Amino acid sequence: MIDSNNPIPLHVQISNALVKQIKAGMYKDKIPSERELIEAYTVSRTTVRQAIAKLVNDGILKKVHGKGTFINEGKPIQEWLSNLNSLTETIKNMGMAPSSKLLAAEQIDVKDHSIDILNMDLYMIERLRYADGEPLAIEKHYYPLSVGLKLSSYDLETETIFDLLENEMGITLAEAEQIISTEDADARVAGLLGIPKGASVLTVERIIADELGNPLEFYRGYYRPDKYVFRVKSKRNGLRS
Amino acid sequence: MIDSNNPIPLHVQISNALVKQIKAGMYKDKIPSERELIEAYTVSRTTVRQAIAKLVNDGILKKVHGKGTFINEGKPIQEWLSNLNSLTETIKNMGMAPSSKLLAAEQIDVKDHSIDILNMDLYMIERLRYADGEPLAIEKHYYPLSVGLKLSSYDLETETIFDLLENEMGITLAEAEQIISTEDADARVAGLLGIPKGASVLTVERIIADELGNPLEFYRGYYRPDKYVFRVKSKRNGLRS
DNA sequence: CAGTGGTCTAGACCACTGG
DNA sequence: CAGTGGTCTAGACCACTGG
Repeated sequence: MIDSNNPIPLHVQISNALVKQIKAGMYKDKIPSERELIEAYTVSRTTVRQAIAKLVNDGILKKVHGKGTFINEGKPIQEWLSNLNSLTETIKNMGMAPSSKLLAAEQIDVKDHSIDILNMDLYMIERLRYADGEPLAIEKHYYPLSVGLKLSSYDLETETIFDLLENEMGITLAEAEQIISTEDADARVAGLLGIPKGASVLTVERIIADELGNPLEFYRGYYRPDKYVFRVKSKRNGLRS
Repeated sequence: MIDSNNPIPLHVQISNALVKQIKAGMYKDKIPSERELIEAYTVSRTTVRQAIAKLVNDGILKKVHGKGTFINEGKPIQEWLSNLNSLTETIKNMGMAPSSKLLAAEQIDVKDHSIDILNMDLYMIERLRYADGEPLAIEKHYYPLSVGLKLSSYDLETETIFDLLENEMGITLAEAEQIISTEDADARVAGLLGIPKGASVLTVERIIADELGNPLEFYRGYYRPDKYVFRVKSKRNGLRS
């Protein structure tokens, strides 16, 4: 299972193995101690600690000095807000399997939508996103028509939109501004997400811009709060004092 | 400057020293290499890497294999003041008049609250916050008993807790981690905020720690989403060089 | 007290970047 | 090629938790 000839670093192999074992329910609420893992995988303590550190940072594990390393039970997927990651990446980091269902991909009438950000004809892509087969979020992306049409020629149920934009279309996403709030789920959102009508959903509105500040994407997402939360780190003093 | 007899771990001392030097503009764009830092501080590579890893995780530094460790220009970390500053300031900035009503200030039984973060006797302060006389948020702060008792001797309906902690009590708040989510308002929350029972409220859980990472405050806030949202700027953390 | 994670040393070899 | 960070070993002692 753990192979030192494998080009994948040992700590990554161990980290992946631990995630698999945790998901398989192999541990009740605590993983083996560092010394036990050293024995089990025949590696050094540094390597074991490196593997664990990754999972702690992802919010999967939690260390308690003197007691052990515990599994963060039932914790929702946590997205770090300091960087702009695709949902696909975030789901994978939590050791879950991402998938998507395409709900809509079409040109829209701007006048019907109060999206004055991208002042042009728009193309909207809407997807229902799953983690391990469970509905997690509804995502609506709005692009300039030319960009949207190009995107629609790809298989949007398997591709990552960020990858397509950046690698296939040569568009560089630089920065985003997000507004996080909540609202009561309407009948459609509730039905798609599998929650009661009127239940709270986390909402995100986002504008992504290129390096010059030109808007490239407008986005609106609806997340199940029992499965997804946002995490923000703040520091006393930024670097630029 | 770096003292191995100091009870503060060496990697924390080095990490703090690096931040100070970066802020002082001692480096243009790149910090010294790991080998150079080993020489400078007479420590092992593990210790240097541990110090650097912390700053990379905070978004202050960025490592590039084969090239060096670079300073992340442009603001990776959430400004302290934007999110974490007192709600008082935020309300004032919006041109509204802040006020508070003290709902509770008392020692609590830790066993009743699943707050395993501060592993000690806790003191809880709960306030209803208003903007222009309209209910905006409920805020619950949890402190170590000694801190909470001192706080309770001030007029918590007019004072800003952050000011009291820092200026009156000499406590330095260094960093915070917040989790933003939502839930359906229960009867009490709905009544206080003046919204229907079951309506969506924005929730924030926060842990504030000192420079060593020791938790100083646990916080839980409930916000009216029609009057308060979170705005976050993010950057794409591409690997492109 | 035995067991846990936290800190630290002093090495080694590898993979990557640039001239 | 010299210099960089990435991975890894095999130790050591410390501080904390619980019985």
